[in-house]
Amino acid sequence: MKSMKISEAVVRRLPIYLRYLNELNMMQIQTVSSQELGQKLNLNPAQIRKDLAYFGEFGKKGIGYDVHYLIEKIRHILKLDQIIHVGLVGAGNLGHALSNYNTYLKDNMKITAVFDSAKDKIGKEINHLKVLPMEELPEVVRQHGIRVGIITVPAVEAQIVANAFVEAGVEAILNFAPAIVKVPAHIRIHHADFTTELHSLAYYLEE
Amino acid sequence: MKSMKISEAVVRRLPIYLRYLNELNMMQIQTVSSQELGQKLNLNPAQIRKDLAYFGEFGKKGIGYDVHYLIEKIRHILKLDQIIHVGLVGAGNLGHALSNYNTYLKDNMKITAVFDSAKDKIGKEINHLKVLPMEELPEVVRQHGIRVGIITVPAVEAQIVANAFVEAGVEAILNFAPAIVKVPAHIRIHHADFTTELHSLAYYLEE
DNA sequence: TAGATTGTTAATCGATTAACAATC
DNA sequence: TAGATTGTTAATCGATTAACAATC
Repeated sequence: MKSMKISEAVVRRLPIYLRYLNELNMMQIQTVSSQELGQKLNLNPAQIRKDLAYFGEFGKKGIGYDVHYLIEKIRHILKLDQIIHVGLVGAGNLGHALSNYNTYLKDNMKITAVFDSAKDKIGKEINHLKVLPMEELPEVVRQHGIRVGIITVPAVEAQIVANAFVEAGVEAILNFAPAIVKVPAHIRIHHADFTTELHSLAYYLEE
Repeated sequence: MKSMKISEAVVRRLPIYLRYLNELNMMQIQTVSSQELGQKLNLNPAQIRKDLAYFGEFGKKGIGYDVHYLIEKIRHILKLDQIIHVGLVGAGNLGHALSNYNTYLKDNMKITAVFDSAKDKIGKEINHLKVLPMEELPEVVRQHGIRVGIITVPAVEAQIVANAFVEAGVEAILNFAPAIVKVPAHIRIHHADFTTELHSLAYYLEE
């Protein structure tokens, strides 16, 4: 089962498993079945078992999954058994909001630097992080070992910021701007766009 | 082709088409082919044609799609040919950030009311909207005809807020809290979770 | 042992892409 | 007419779910 390529759908579910397993762990619960997981997460238990089985045999037949062990395994799969440093460009409200999530991100990922190009933003403090000018991005990315970039600038500036991230050497980008951004094939980019999300929701409203 | 049930994947792409078509419209461009759309949006042209064909014959063979006409059609499909009123609970940084998106949402959707349960938030102004106490939610939802609810509260409070939205009669919910929220089957809920998004991105980093 | 639950194969379901006749 | 591009069918690809032997 090793060394198959894993579908994006599977990868998207792993963090959801991880989050709930962490909750179970905090509630001192030691074992969980795919049945219970499925119930809580609105997923098919067979799907959960299959997702996990891509990466190894993590469960015990007749018993279920050891919560702590599974957390370790998923963290490893997601490369979250190390601290991943994240840089963010755009010190507006959204950037401010996201930098607050460091607590949720726990010890797995960390927003380490915030940048902006606007004079009036530079130097201000956001969540204990001084807002840095864009000029310092390449240097800071290298120094801090930043591997992921977050874009929270207006749509028109998104491509420019993405280019800067790519040149500075980040490996993945999360773009919140409502715009399609192009990056070289070796860079992973995900779009988290509030406006398209909301617009697609409207489709499901009653006449 | 009418009255098939349309897949979620298709519905998620429609707002992306719409956004780019609006850009073309602003650039005074009258006609566009599935080829060009695909190039700009990183999608297969056949897929775009098929997506649109679910809803009607919007193009002209040999010519392409009339930008303005297609905008009208997609807006109608997404029920965005009317103003959809949106309520938001959680006047923190994220709530504040999202309420700023009213300009991006254009004349299609509008965040009409912001609520919070914290005494120190209530009464403050966010983007010309006075933050209202949760107690007023049912009444305001009815008065303003709010049909969509946005949740930007901490994870532990998300379910409570969702319940309040459902009881007040909203038809769809967009949840930003990092938690699975349960709603009755007739309510549409989408999860826009920054933390799982970022965690799944980590999977694609190099060793 | 009996009951529970995994890992995995097979069956189903769904979504994407290719190909091309129709036609502007 | 020649070239371009749609709408749609068929082919491919991929993801989900059901079922069950293996086994704790």
